[in-house]
Amino acid sequence: MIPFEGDALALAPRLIGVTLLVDGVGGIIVETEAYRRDDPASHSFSGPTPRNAAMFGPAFRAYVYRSYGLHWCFNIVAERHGAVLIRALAPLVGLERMAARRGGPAFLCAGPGRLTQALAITGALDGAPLDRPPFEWRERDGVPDIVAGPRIGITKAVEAPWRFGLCGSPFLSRRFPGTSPGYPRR
DNA sequence: TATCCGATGCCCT
DNA sequence: GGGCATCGGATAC
Repeated sequence: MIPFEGDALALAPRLIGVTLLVDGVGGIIVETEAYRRDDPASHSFSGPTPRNAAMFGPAFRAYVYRSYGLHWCFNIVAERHGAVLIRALAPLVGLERMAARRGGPAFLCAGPGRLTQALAITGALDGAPLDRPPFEWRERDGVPDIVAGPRIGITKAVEAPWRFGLCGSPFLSRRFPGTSPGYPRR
């Protein structure tokens, strides 16, 4: 059962603290980004195409696309043709399988490309429903402290503070501006 | 700590 | 043919 709802901007912070498992491997979501339909940085901005078809289908399915030719990125399709990019997890279950897939124990899920590698998410899951295997969800226990800041790696709408993170987590892909330094960048 | 750069595939104009 | 919602290694300081 999927414990969430809403459009991309509501869903992105709502997912922080929720546990995601894929085929029994995963952890606690600590970093997300929201991409809305009318957002120049969103793949859905210019309308439906073969690549972004999942974003124009039912909400709460996967949108998986290839990034820079070699990485996969995993999104949750939200209501109103938006999506939430899952950027980092606090690894919790299946650490050895993640390390084997990653080629080492470091930075298992700190970044969208590393996360899909650790969880074995590929384009084969593009459009897949999230309320059945291999996906499994566990609701968070209360509302965590959440920080927000600009999104990473985009060239349009760079100022919108639609990146969300679990405050103080050492598993973020990068630290948030204005927070204390010391988090691993890579 | 910050910046640069190459690898690499494919979508979209 | 241009442009990426990235990563990891190298370089300079």
